[in-house]
Amino acid sequence: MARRLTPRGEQRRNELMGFATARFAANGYHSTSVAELVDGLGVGKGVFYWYFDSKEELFIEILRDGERALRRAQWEAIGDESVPLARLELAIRSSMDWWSSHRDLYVLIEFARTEASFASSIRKGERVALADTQKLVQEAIDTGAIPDRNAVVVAQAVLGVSSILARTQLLGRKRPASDVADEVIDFCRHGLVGSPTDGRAQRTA
Amino acid sequence: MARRLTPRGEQRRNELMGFATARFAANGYHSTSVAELVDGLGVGKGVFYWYFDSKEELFIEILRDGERALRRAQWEAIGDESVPLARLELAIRSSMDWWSSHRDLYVLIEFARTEASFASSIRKGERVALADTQKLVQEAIDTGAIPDRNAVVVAQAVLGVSSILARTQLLGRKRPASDVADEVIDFCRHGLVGSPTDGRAQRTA
DNA sequence: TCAGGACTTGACTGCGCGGTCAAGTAGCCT
DNA sequence: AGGCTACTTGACCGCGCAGTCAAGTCCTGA
Repeated sequence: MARRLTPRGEQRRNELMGFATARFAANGYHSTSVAELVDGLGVGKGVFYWYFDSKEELFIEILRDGERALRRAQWEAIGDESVPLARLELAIRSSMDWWSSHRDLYVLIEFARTEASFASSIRKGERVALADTQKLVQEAIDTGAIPDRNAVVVAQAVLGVSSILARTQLLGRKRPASDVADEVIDFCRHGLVGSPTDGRAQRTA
Repeated sequence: MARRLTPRGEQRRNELMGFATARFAANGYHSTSVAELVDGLGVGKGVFYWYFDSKEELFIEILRDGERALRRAQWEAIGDESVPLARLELAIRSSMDWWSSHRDLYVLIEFARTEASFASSIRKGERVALADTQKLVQEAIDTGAIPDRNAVVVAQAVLGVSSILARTQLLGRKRPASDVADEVIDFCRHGLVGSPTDGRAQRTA
């Protein structure tokens, strides 16, 4: 869309995105009509189409915003830590914190992955997340902190553990983010730090 | 629905379920209309509603069938293996094999998880999968094969690693199931076994 | 051969929803 | 004041789709 917005307009837009995020997460994207959104905010339908070209555009915008914010949070958390494994750990912890205060977004991303129309948006975000994680893993390999393995696969595994425990433990049972992060790190660490004598696993290119 | 079906009727039903599985996976549940399904099979719309009460019922039926089949495959794979960690490994390998020949189902389950109407069906399946995995983990803990930790969380982590590598490596890049299984097991093993025990279990081709 | 149940047809209905638009109103700069 | 632009309204349109149904046809067992 890209319209020139006054501060008031900006505020309306945010209001729409916030409300839509909550409704989409609670009710589902398809089951939440544009009419429901504008009614919920007590405005006319035209307001919606003033700020967004379509329901789809709004959703993509929500995703982009969320992914950007999470990534920023992670980089801020890592800060000036220099020990590779500690960097990875900080990234995991900050993601978990972030998800715990943005539960709706988690639900939306899971949904978006299953919908062809949002696939490209999601893939981009996932590529970024994977590249970031992979970089942290590679640093750890380079400094000898963990044995040499396929960094991409290991990075995906770490993301997988984070992701499922975020879903089940953090969102499902409502356990504290720090506890869940502990468990993710515990599982990943013993997975990452092999014993010194046993570096030779059957590698697959 | 539960109608008395002749062998021919049974066959039609399966035809519908098979075609629908493919279309739903390729095109999405919402974007695939009942009309598209019956047209694709060259039959009238009434046929569909003779065998299923609704599109939703059909989908749930597909899910149930798939989950049952996967579970059966796992138990058959485990067979009479008695070493706990080897049992877990066999379960992982058989899942990966199964997913590689039922890619459509994977996509459908991921979708179903995001849709409120299918949540209960999915939760049930997930509870079963978790309970099965948890049991295998607990056996390994009891025999001292791996250190004592929260079996539920560890089981979820294992499922998470399997799940994400199935998605990215098996379905995404189209790598062989056995290679991906190797990587899942490699990551999980070093996560599970804290010490350099090198009692690697036999591979089953 | 015929009854009756299993299966099939496809036009039709009803409706929910995404998106449009002509006609406003509010706020701000000159 | 007056004019320009940002914003708002809500009735309306048209489409696509899940689901119905009255009227068939096919098959099987007695």
